Amino acid sequence: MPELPEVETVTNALRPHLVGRCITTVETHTAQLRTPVVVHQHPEICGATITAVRRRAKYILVELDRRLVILVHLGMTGSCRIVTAAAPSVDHEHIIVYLDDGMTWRYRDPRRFGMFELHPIGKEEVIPECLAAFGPEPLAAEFTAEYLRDVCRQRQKPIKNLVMDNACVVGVGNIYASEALYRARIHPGTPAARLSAARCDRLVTAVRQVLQDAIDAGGTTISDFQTVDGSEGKFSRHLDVYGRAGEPCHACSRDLRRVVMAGRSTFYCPACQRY
DNA sequence: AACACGTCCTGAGCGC
DNA sequence: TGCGCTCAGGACGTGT
Repeated sequence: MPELPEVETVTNALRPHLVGRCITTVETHTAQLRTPVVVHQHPEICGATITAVRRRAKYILVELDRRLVILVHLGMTGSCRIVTAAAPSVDHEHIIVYLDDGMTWRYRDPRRFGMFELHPIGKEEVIPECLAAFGPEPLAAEFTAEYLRDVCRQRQKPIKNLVMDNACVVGVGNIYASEALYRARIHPGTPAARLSAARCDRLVTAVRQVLQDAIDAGGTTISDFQTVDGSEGKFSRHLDVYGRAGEPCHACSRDLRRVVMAGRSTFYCPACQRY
């Protein structure tokens, strides 16, 4: 169940298990996730030491010495766990990375929408080239109302679809797009170019707040993640609108609505959120 | 059976 | 007619 807050949580949970470890072997049980799985075909990965574990957008970057990085995306159903090398495999466990302390890092993904790739990093760069075109991190200082207003200019598509576009801002998925627009009291179908400066300001604030709240709430998944059985635990979301069609708005008690926009479920309050 | 929290690809539509 | 761009919709396995 990966959204930016959970990718952040997984990244932070993996870090102490991986940094400083040396990779001994990599075993793969599928040839194809969203992209072909070829990580085991790179002999230079064996013996490499993990130097850092970071997040960019919804990607987990596991950096190795030798200017290599493992790029992991959880897609819709991807998950990671750290268990001993002797632990039995479970269904849809596609990749097992053996570490020099007797533990393993395992990637599981029933729908196989995720990815697990090995990339070189150029001399000048800190991240792989394929991530360079992304927009700013929503929690970084560059994501301002002025920036969003600028991106919105001349764009006719609904603001909900624009904030979900990684070229505009990364990490805002289908759930948090609806939640942020509700908090900002903006109708999800509003053409982006029609947003005033004041509404852009409200939206930027709402995106930051809802993601930060979710990261804070996601803290509980860290301990569950670290358990040997890798159980998901209960990541309780504090959702105002997502999945609540027909239920009353927390602010005005009107029935919330569901519509489909760009093929995705979208939830909003017809009274609180205006064009 | 409908629907699922992500991303890439395709093709339609439009302005020049 | 075509180029470049924007945008919506489908596709991608499996699970509930």
